[in-house]
Amino acid sequence: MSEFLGGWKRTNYCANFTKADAGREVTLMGWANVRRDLGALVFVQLRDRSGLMQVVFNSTILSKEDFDRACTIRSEFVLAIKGKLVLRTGEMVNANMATGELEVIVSEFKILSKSETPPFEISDDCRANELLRLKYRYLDLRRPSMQKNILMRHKIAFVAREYFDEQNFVEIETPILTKSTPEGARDYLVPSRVHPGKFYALPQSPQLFKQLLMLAGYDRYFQIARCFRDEDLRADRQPDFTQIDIEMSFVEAEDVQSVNEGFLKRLFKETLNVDIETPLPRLKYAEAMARYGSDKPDTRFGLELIDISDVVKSSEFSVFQNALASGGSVRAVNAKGASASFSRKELDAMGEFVKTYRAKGLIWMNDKADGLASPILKFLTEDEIAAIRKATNLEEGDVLFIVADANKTVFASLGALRLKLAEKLDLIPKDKYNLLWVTEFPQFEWSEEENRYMAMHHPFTSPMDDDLDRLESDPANVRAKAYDIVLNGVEIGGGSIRIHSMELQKRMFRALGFTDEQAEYRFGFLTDAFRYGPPPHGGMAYGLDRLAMIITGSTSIRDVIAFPKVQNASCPMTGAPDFVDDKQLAELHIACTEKEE
RNA sequence: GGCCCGGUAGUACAGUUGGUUAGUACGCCAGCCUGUCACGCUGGAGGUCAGGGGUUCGAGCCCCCUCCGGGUCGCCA
Repeated sequence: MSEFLGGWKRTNYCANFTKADAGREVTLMGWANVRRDLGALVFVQLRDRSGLMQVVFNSTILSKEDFDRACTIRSEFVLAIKGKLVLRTGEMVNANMATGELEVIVSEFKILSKSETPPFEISDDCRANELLRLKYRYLDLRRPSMQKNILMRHKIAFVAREYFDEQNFVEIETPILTKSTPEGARDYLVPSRVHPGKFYALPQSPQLFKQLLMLAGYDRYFQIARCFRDEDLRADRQPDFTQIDIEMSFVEAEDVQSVNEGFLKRLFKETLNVDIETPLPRLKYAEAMARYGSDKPDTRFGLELIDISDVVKSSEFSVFQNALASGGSVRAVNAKGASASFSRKELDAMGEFVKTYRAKGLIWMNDKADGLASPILKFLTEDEIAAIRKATNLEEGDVLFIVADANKTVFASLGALRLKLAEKLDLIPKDKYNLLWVTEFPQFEWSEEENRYMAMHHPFTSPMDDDLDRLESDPANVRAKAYDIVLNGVEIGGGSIRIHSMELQKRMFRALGFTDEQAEYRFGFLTDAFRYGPPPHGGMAYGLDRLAMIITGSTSIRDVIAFPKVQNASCPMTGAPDFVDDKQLAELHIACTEKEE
């Protein structure tokens, strides 16, 4: 039978004591972590979110009735204990425990709640599989490492609020039930009961609302905003996620970046005690791609891409010729000193790896002590090999990896290979936080599926001033006033200066293939608003989950989200999504034609 | 939608060429124990080998299908 508090008040958290507190009478409340029953003496580690404290039930101190009751305590029982905090001495000290020099001698206690044996051990040693952990997430969240993650996430959000408030930003909420906008991810839709056949959409981001807040004169806005995208999940992607969203008026890209560098500096100091040098490095998109094969380069290690198109342009090797003839390139990564790290089988496995990224193949040149080994030696002349050596600084002990293909494929495959090599060769320094801005993104991206240009960032992003006259004539070479913030190879945020001219916005819609009527239907409320004095404005948004993932050293954003979803976008704990009553469907004017078993 | 990896007591795993009653550790239950802290000792319970079908005298193991989880490509303005 659960007991009631009966007026007891907790005086302290379990682990918030020092030796100087010895002698105090305390009341602690928490969960029984471990029980060690010695017969006439029972030790329990009491756990709350601060940590552990050993509490002692002694048969010579407690009444027989109380001691017998203490013997029934099991893992995860909820206890309230009163007692005296005392020093442990000599052999009694546990050096492995933060509070190992202290313990509480229990004089009185209540069993506030009993617990069944949990399906897995509540401990950081527990290696239970993630599905089970997520089904019982409330137990998983009791584990110290999860508590640490969730508290760190809170810290990040708190620093954001504090910093942006100091910088005169205003936190404003925007709607969750809003209007579907095309041009982005797939929307989550919510049927309207009052308007048969009509739907709200959950926001992919507060983008248009924050722009309208600028027009409304709020000048500096921020919000810790839930966003929703109905796309497939990844280790760093959930269907509902959180952005730290900001927008500013009367600014250019540098102004937005500078305010955010202040935030990042503060954030890393207060969470990890890491000093970030500002201003942060800037890397133009084109250079990021050329050097790292990625628009979110991990700059903690080398292995940069080397363009050897010119070096091999007169080679008769058909793989090179075909790539160059169709407008592609030949690029290489030199894994210095890695020769001994690769067996023939492993080199071939790398070939399979790049095929994931649509590369037709991977050429390797292994410069071993007994000579250069490569499947393509017979296709190259001595001079060509010498030229490749020179261009890539290929020396004995190195392995060179070459991809010849369309540029997009070369960058994707070598960019990914670069990361894989760094991991295999252990080239990534831990405890290093490389932040940088990637700037001058292309305005447009050609979509094979849609057979038209699409906005790479979003349709409200301003082109660069110098490129405005190419908007219609040469869209492929228009750069945007868009920037991403990248941390250790992860895109943790991005933003842009927005279009604040109605005329330019309309040109943009046309360039994206919208008729004026379509643009009016989808975004009319925005262009209407732009008739009433929009200020120049821009902003950005951070992925709070990704930021928390890196700061806590996690490998998945699920580890920093209290109740995440699994790969098929369901929640193992609640069972969402699930069927609903026919009555509910009828009210929403929905006829369900297809049901899973 | 494609590709790769995985699913065996509550948990983590082992399980030989297809061959007796499917093991080990932790956890759990009971008993003993006044300084444990990975407590110890003694005893015990606990299995739809993910599900279905097939091959075989015989399947945890081989084959096929399905389900579930993870990673990833596509997708994610």
